Amino acid sequence: MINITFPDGAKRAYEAGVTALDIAKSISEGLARKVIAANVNGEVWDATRPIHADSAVILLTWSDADGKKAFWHSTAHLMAEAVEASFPGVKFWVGPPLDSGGFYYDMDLGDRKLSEEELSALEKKMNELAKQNNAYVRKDVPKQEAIQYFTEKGDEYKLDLLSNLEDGNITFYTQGNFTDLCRGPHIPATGIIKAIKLTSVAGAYWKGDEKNKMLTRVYGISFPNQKELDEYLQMLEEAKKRDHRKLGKELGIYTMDDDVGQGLPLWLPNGTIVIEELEKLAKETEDAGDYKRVVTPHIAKESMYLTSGHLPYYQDSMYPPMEVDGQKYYLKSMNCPHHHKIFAAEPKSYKDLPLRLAEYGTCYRYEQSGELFGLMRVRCLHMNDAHIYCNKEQFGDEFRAVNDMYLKYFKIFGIDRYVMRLSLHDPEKLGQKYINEPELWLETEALVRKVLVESNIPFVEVKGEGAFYGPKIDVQIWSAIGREFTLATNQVDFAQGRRFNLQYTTADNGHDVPLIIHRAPLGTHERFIGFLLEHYAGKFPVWLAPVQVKILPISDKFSEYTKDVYRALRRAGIRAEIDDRNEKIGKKIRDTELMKIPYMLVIGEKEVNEGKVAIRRQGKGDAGTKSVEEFIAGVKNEIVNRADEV
RNA sequence: GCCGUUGUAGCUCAGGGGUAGAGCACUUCCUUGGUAAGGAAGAGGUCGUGAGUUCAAGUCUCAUCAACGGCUCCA
Repeated sequence: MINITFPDGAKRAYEAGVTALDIAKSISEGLARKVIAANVNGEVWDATRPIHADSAVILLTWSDADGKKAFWHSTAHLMAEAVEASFPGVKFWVGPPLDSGGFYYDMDLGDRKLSEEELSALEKKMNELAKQNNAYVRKDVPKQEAIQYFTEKGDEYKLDLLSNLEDGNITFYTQGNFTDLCRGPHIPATGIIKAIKLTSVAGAYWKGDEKNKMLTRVYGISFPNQKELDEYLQMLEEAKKRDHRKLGKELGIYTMDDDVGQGLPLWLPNGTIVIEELEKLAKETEDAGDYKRVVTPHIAKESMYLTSGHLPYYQDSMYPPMEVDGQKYYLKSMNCPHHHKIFAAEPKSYKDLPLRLAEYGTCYRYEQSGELFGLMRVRCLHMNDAHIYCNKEQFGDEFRAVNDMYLKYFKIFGIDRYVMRLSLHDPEKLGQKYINEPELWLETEALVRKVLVESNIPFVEVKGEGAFYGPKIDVQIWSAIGREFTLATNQVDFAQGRRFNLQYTTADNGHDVPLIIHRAPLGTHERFIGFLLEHYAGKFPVWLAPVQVKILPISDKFSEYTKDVYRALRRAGIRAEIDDRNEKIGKKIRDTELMKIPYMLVIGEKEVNEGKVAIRRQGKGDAGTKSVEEFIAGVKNEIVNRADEV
């Protein structure tokens, strides 16, 4: 007999070799039907795997994250079985579940191509196989036998996986006619998978390396019932409505044009208002932090990028140079070298530090065409950029102040889901991807880590993601539809100061090179506005809304008073428009609601007689009447405070 | 850049070898209407672009450009 300990601390004795499924059955049949995997002493196991020693067991169902993963992983195997049945000779690489939901499987179909139309046929096949309710059977396999199996099958990808595994640690899983090298865990049988959707076909480089062969990757998702699949598909539809590309078009924020070029957004009047409001916020915040504003040209000579060291590292992602007067000029893809030149323009003393130079600089990056993505990834971008020149003693305070600025912004925009990533260098790539200064790297990384720890800011460390000139903190955020991306970046640079021969006179009349902090808390206009569109679902808070108030006269009989109200709003600096179309009030309201304009003022006979306005708040309906002055005061207050919601 | 998919009116989409369609938006007229779609008429497209096949090409072939879903990349 062995003792099984449950999450609530209760213990029960079972025969050795009992499975999680047996345990569930001993509790109730209903539970047994739901259990699809188990956490045994902290490890996720098959529900059908025998337990031979005293263990702590947590039964896992579809409601548990690990249960879902086992479910999706098992569906990936089911898909592989269907693929193998349809395309004999296919070779498989890996087929994991995804944290974000669903699974994929990478495979080599040889010369065959898989079109998206064929997916529904595969789905059908998978459903047939699922109905057979085949068990997922785990088997320990000696390495030699495993190698022999995949050698016979001619699957060099699995052999590659095997080469990294140790004997005694190798398991096969078989369901129906399909056997795969896999560490598991899997659900008990295929019959549990009731609803399957294969979502897309894509190419994926083997091992993620673009020098390797491109495999075919099929993505899919599955559920234990049709209802949840329907809900999932419904959710995808909802997400589409919040997509910044759709909203950006609908709300007149930006547009793209083939004649202008790939990844080069044209900001429409409404989008430009959002840009200007964001810049206003940034300028206020930077003024309060004693930043100085500068403006620099869009191009610079090759020599400057050789000095900075950017060219050898990033030439491929810069627009090719233009030649003028026998000199090569590059479009700038970053502002830092220009700012360094401003630092160097006049002799500096320790009394000038810290010096903070800020600019909404326009940068151009020749991003690979396949990378471009709405506003999130563009080739012309406006960075909320600044460079802080300081000494080592000042560094901690400066770095902290930058982080505080991030947090201030997050609060204003209601961003509560974010992760700070401390990105470090990779010692193996010194001299290639990173400047070859091993000691300086370690010293600076320690400096940054210390500040983060002292400020109690939670962060994760990632090796091999630093900038070429120093470590950085990237802030990952998630838009409301779950899209993850890097918003802000805060980088330390110990290299460019020396490369540009930047110096300041120290208190003891010596010379020293400043440390440089590169920071962009709002990232770029493009990415940030793309984020905000999804974050707010297009319903900007009043201070950011391109049109803040729409005035809706009930008929043209009231146009005189309507114009008075309009002029009063404009005098107060409020962005207002009149809808004087020959339409009924219900139609005007509907159109204004769809344009997501925060306030509507309905004006009819009653309002004219009383000298008031009837207020309607977007998404919330009728909000009573007020005098024009009272309404203006309220809206102005909301604007000045940059209130997130009323 | 690579793999796959898609390009028809401002937007959403139908039409799959025989003279270009719908709804919404737009213009004009009627209607002056009180909190999410009043009515009528009109205008608008060399079907992404360029070649080819054909008596005939949105429709079939090829090339090219762009967008979308991924991979790789992001100073």
